[in-house]
Amino acid sequence: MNIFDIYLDKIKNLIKKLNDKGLIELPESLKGINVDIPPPNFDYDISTNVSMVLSKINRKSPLDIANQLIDLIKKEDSYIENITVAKPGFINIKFNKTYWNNFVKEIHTNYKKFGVNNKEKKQKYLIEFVSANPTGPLHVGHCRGAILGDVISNILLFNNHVVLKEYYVNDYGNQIVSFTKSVFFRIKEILNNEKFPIENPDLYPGDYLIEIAKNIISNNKKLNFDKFENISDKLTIIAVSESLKLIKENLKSLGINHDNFISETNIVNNKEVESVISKLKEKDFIYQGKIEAPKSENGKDWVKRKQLLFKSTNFGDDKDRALQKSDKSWTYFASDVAYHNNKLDRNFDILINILGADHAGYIKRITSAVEAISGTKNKLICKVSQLVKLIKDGKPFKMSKRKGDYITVEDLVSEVGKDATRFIMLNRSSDVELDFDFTKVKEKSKDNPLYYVQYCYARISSVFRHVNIDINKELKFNNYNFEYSKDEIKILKKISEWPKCIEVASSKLEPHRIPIYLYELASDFHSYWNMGKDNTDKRFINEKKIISNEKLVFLKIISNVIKSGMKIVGVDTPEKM
RNA sequence: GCGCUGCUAGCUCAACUGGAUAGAGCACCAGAUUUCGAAUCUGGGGGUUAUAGGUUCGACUCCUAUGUGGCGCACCA
Repeated sequence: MNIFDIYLDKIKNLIKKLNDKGLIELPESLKGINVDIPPPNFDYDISTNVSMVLSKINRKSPLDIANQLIDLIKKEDSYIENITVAKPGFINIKFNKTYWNNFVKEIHTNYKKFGVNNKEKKQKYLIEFVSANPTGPLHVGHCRGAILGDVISNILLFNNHVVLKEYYVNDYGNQIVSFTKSVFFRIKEILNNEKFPIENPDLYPGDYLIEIAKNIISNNKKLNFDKFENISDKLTIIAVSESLKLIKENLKSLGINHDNFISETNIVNNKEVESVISKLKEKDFIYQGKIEAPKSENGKDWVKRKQLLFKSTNFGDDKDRALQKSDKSWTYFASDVAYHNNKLDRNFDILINILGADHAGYIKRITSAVEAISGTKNKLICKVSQLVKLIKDGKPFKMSKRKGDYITVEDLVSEVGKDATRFIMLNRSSDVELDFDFTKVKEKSKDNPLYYVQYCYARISSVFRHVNIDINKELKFNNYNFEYSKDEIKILKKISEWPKCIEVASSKLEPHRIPIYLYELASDFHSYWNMGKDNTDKRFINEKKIISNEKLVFLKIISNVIKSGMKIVGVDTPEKM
């Protein structure tokens, strides 16, 4: 039930009819025509720009065309109370009482489907997000991408798509070797009192390694930890799984569950890299060659080598990319190409990757590779989440990985809570750096949009409590013949925008639109609520402690939208705060 | 040097994929609580949307150039 789409179709059909009769000319595409909300100072419900789009090809002024159309539009539609033409050529429409009653009836009885986008073709999505190195618990930097990916999944699921949430475990390569060594030294420290070589910059100094080491010792009493070389393979597997345990706990505390964890080592061991490379070779995207040094390197330490390269320049990348190191082992890129080949083999319609800002430069080459393998453009969509600037007591808070002093997800969630973390992290476009102010996020006041929205739901709940009706039960009405006031229609109009909000959030993968919408809806509601102070007629419950059906349904549909929005964002809607 | 990304009120940000007089919150000023919960609301001041061009009926939105901030530019992952 998207009123904007319904009227867009009506208008398009009308002008097509007129075109068949030879009364007007149509442009090649009707894409430019849209139906929107008029600015608030106009007392109308929807508006359209048709006449502006048709103006040029018909060589008439938009105003003339608009005047030609309005009578025809009105004649075909019994819900229009008033239709007029405004300045440049907009057509404004105001609906009558019957219209709004039908609207309320529809979204009240079918509230579960309200907002769901039925126009989109149902697709199979694979969304990869977080994929942090399994070398320790998650820190704040991982948080934003994690929440972004989770909420994008929720939106897609809300629209009835099939979604698989996947975590790629980078358990192959040098970082894992360093990590395993660090765990090894911690074990030696505990068992033999050998001091951990803290001065070695390649090792991971964090205290969590001690916990991991302790767990490994107590769970693997039979293992001999004397020589690193003898147990490195075994230890790697154990250490990575310990670290994944921590990561999964962190994700759980944020309310995030991945459907699938996939291991890089498995991909390499299954020879998937070799097979994807031979596939690309057949298509002539691979060659032996040399790449130029990057400008920033001064050319000093740069050695030109002949190596296996992928022709990503064919797809608009600035240079071709290396697949193999000089010791013949695979680069990260090579195994990632294999991983994406693996994704493609599983027959998804669309792949989505959520990346951190520091990986933005990587997008071109991996989308190139996916295009080369699949032969289709835009099969892989990469979404970048920008940095989070931490602020504590008004001052920026720096994290240092070397010192091992950084804020973990655990710290964050225990301090500000899951809901506030999710809501605030989403309250901005992911293209923009985000200030995350600890002191403000903890504050339960108007500074904090989460509580503002939750408070709206709590207020509605309190009305239901007062009249002894369970807010979670469905209300039954047959007679929808209510007289809504101007202020109520303002809120109904806001509610009518909900499907549009979902549609944009979904098509642009911009979940931040949802918290922003909910905030606006809550704002309209709070404003309406306060009118009851001056004017007792506007209170939901009258002096006789009775609430009219009209107001009951009205409250119910607001609470339904807030609830379903908050569910997508992944936060609670408490009935009392 | 190259690439990606941002630049909107004093501050933090919106603006429905090109629409009408660019909107909120914070801060500032002035008001509203015998309440259906003040974790709220009402009103006020505050803008050449970084700058200069271009595209068109119409630009915060698209294009070009410049300035400026962030991130990236490996055989790392």
